[in-house]
Amino acid sequence: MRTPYGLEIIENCLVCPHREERLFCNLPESSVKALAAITASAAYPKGATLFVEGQPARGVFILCSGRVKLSTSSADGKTLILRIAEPGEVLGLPATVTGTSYELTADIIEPAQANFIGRNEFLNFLRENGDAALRVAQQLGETYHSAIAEMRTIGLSHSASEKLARFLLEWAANCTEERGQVRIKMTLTHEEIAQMIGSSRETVTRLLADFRKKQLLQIVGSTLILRSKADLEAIVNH
Amino acid sequence: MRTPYGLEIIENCLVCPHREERLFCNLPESSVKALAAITASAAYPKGATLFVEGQPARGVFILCSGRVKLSTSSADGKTLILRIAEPGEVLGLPATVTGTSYELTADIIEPAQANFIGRNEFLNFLRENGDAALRVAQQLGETYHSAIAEMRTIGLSHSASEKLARFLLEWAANCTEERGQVRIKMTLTHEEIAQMIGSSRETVTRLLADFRKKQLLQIVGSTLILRSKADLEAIVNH
DNA sequence: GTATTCCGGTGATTCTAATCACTCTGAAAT
DNA sequence: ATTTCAGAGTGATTAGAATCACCGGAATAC
Repeated sequence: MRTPYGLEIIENCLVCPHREERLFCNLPESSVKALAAITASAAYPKGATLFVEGQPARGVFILCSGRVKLSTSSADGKTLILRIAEPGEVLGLPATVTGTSYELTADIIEPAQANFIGRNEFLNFLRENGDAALRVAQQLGETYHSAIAEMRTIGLSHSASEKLARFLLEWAANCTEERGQVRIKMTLTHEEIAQMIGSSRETVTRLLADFRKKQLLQIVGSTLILRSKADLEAIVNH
Repeated sequence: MRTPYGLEIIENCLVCPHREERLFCNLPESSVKALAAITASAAYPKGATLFVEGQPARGVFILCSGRVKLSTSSADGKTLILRIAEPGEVLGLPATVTGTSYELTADIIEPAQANFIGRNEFLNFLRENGDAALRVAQQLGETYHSAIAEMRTIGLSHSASEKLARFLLEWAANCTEERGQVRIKMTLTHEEIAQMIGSSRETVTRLLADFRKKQLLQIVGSTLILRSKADLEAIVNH
């Protein structure tokens, strides 16, 4: 099989190596088969857009591989990134179930494969597969949870350094820790970090330099090494 | 029937006058009956707390009447109000379906009646009532939607006046409009408004006075009258 | 092999809004 | 009746970060 963007292609959900570890994919075989009948798989290059905020929701995208940036923008061009979606997530879910417009814009930031399911087919599928409906509710709950987490970093901080510290700790929570150190493969630009914490690109640059000077972290290429989570937490609780 | 806190008591969902207009209450009669068997109704005074953030989720509260403040706080006491829940909403839903801890604190700000349903009973009910599960998904979608809306007012604004203008417009969207004017019964204190838009009490006081001077709104007792939505929108797009 | 664009780093300047420290008011409590 | 308290209004001060305006390097395009 050709792999257009240097991407591992998953042809069939039934034999997908990740099926078990993913909330929405780990369904009974009958459900997965029913799902396969209504999905359209496609590969997307970096920079592609799955959907734009304000568009009436056409349906959902099940992200098989790659990473997607979910953001919202104001009229004057300022952008706020809500989160970075990982494989296994169902994108466009809230708007699709409520029958409204997508509230966010979904941009591919790492070559991705996604399965599209039209709104009507998806809702019918949910009606006939009670277990899947419950998964959907769970996924929605988790999405909500992460939104709250971001609100906390942006809304409860007194300063930009507090926001950045909170952001790094959130981010670190999904990484492996060894000997007290956490290595974070930072795939975001300073600009993007700024858009995640509601700050400016320059302050992110300055704060990261500052944190490094204060021995809070090391920067090796594009990976951050957190020297001590405790010190970052001290900044948060300042 | 005694009404402890000057509250209209709804004894039976089947004859509730609001049943049809509320997303989760407007279920088939069989579902409502099944629901009635597992709910515990109670009345709460102003100031009471339904649940606190961080508590393992015990179950959901269906708000029959009254209004509830949903907020989160940081260690140093700073508070961020996510939204004010209205009758008909199901509180504690995300945490209950995902089986995690409540992510917010729910405080009664207007005497309320609520029906409590324990987590296990609720999940079993959902499994056996597919239509209710879909309603739950929809409710979750709407909750998410409102969270995004708040993120936008806090995260995309360049100034405090922009935040306040965005907040007022959001708030006005749920009010009746007549002759271009919108009358808002503002039941929140300046402090609470500040906690909703991530600002300080003093700036809210100053900005409201400022808006009044600029003829953007009138203040009569505890109701705000928006003179022109267009001018507020101009501030947002400044 | 050159051009171009994107990203990161840095200084100088400006200004907003947080913070502190009061007063004043009306409502509720005693 | 008077005390108490929560909420609102206001001034002065100040720190923090946005903004503007650059430069340099690295990666990509052509």
